[in-house]
Amino acid sequence: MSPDDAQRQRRDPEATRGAILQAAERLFLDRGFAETPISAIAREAGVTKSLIHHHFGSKESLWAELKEERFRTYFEAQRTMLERSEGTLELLRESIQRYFRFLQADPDSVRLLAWRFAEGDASCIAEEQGLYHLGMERIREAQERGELRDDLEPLFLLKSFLALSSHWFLSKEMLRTMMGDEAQGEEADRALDEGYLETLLAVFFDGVRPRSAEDREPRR
Amino acid sequence: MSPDDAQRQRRDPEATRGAILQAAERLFLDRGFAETPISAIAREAGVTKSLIHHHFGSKESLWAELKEERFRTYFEAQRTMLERSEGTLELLRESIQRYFRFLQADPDSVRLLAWRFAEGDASCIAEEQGLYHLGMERIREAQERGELRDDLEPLFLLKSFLALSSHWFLSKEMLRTMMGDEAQGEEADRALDEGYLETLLAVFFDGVRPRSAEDREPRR
DNA sequence: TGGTTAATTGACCGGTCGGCCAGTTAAGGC
DNA sequence: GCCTTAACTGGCCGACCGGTCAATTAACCA
Repeated sequence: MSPDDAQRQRRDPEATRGAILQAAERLFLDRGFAETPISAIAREAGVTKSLIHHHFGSKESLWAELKEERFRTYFEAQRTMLERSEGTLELLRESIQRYFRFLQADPDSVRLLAWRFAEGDASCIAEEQGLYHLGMERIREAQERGELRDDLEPLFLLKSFLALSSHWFLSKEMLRTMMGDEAQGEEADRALDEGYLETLLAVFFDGVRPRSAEDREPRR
Repeated sequence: MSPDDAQRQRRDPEATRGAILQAAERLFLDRGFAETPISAIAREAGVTKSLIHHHFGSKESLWAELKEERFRTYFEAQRTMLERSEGTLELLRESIQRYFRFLQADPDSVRLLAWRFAEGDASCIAEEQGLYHLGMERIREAQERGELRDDLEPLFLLKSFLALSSHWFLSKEMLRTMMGDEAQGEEADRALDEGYLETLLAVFFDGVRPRSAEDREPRR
């Protein structure tokens, strides 16, 4: 399983920790925490079960540490994404695309999100709260500049923003099995993503109503 | 636990099945399939563990039967929702609201959806496929009537439609804990829902760009 | 080089899990 | 009223789970 069989008797605690974390991530995100026995992680990592307890204490601790690291990179990516923005409409568009691309490139984050929704994990709330405030602030800035309609709550706009991207990837596996053969293959997969992203942006910025229908009431 | 203690020795297999299903639903949707032992379901239903095996065969069968029934009602509700519609813009708006209200009134369906995303359940794909085709047909009708912009794929519009409602309820518990005290209480909860629904509809139909900014390019 | 530390192992433990089975008992058809 | 059927019970089993422990061995430092 590991190419360094020649150095198998050598000890490298850091590498061992890494192997365990990697194996645990693969199995936890795939089957879920409760369905994954420690023995399976040990087998996958090429390590004894006891060694996992030695390095991480308990199964829960391992899961917690894994999530913490995952969330940290996830939130960090979103934070740099938001901090680069300045609250203009064009940069909001870029943020949406960046978030979409992030989830597209990192299916593990999507899986983690799925388990978080199911298990109702409340950890990392503080960091998320900070991100929400930052995002709402950016939206408020764009509203004050008149580049975003100001009759809508920044929180709800932010949730719409997140919903449109994350739900797509959350439900994508099911969509692909539902569509059958025509959705298989990597290029078909990409085409689906690109098509949806285009629609997502079109809907988010201009809505589904034809732009020419100015006779209708402007809102509600 | 049951008020019919006087008839406790009486046998009512149908009621027993119902009690087991009800208890299983509560526990499975709350903690998840893997984290819920049969013994807990038996205790909750006031029934012996063996009796569950007698009626449902295995733990997996019980979970499958439960999901099947849940999905059936879920899809049925959506189907009647769509069949009442006729492919006009106003009825599309009603459909969105109905879907939102449905999830709002039935947190169990939301929980089931969350577990489905996590576990990647592919059952009931056929029924869902039929619903998708129906929904896309309705959207296509509205596009042909000129009430919906026709430069967007019905499938992607449908996914946006679903995303905006379901993601809100999937993430709502986490949003409430994140917001702290100000989001507690039933009236605050309702206010959040109503505010988001208003934003959802506004975004979906008209987008976030100010309507007066007609100098911008109409699309992409 | 000697000795402390810590990574690593395999054997083992108590507990719980899903499932089975032999039995008891109520329900229903004749 | 009897007898087949099936709802229902308690007890039990083998498997597996997370976790512990004593023993071994490599790494590291003085």
